[in-house]
Amino acid sequence: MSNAGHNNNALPKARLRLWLRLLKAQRLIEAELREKLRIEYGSTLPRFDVLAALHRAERGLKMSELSDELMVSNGNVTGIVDRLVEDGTVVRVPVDGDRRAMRVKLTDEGRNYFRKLADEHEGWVSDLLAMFDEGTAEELAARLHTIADSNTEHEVNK
Amino acid sequence: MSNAGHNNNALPKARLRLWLRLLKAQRLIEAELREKLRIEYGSTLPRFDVLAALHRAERGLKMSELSDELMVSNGNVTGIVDRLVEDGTVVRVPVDGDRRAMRVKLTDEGRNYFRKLADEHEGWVSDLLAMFDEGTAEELAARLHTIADSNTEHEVNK
DNA sequence: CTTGAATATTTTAAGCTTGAAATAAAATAG
DNA sequence: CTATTTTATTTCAAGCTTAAAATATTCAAG
Repeated sequence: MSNAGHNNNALPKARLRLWLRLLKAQRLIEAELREKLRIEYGSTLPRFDVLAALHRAERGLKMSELSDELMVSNGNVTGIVDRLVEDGTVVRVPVDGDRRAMRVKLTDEGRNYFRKLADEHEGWVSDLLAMFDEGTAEELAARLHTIADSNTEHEVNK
Repeated sequence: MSNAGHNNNALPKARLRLWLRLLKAQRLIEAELREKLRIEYGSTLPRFDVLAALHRAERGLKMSELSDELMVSNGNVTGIVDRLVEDGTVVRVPVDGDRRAMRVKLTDEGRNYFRKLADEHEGWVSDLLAMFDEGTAEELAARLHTIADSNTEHEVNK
């Protein structure tokens, strides 16, 4: 090394530690949410995620939009939506002008059901992240956003 | 509201946004790592995680220690270890003094295999988190650590 | 000792997830 | 128009994951 700075192989290790922490935090939170959903509502996280995406999208979402939004495979969404249709919380409606596509929408029942769920969910998350005040939470969120931002090729399928 | 401060229902929402960002970042990174492991090594993330845990533990780990460490269920570890045993990367050895328990250890082959893998893996992670310098990565890791720290009941089974 | 509770692991059934192959329809070229 | 390619979705096989039940062994009283 000819320059004055030290040879920093500590940098990749620090990033690796960050990834491991991120993963651990995610698993912890997910395990708690999964348990509450299961015990208190007999539901699951994947179903909640689909309902949440549909609730954000006023006019419903096509299957492919859903899988993009949730970053899961196409085939995966098919199965989850199948089960939600059985429950009566969502419906598949044909997209006119394109007989290949389906638009998935919340039913009125599904919308009411989800509203209650989402309210509770927000509380659970807030409790799990109770150590962060508003400013800190926003700052961390912004920093994490740069990860998705800098790695733009996030295709799950194909 | 009689006090001077504003009624902060923005706090749970900020925490919820943080959770959604955390989840998105985690999925993005995991998808990238999964693809590299699959294409370049014909392996999977769960297998990598088990090998990594065993590599950190000089004397091997009992099945229950493995599932605690990885925060996954007991039965889950059984299946992954079964497949690693088939590959010849790990072995189950009886724990003497307790005929119920098994200690899982890397084979020499498994250790060599994992060393290559871990090296690459560190590089992949470092690339995905390239937007963070060492100090930032450490600071974020420390903050994320407080999540696990404040939510100590992290039993997966039972 | 023996009985009963606790612990370590595996098995099971159901659901989740992926990547690839199969279908079907739409868009593009010749 | 017709053939080819692309797009939207489903199906499929394999593996992952969970929660609960089943096994097997150890521990703790009595």
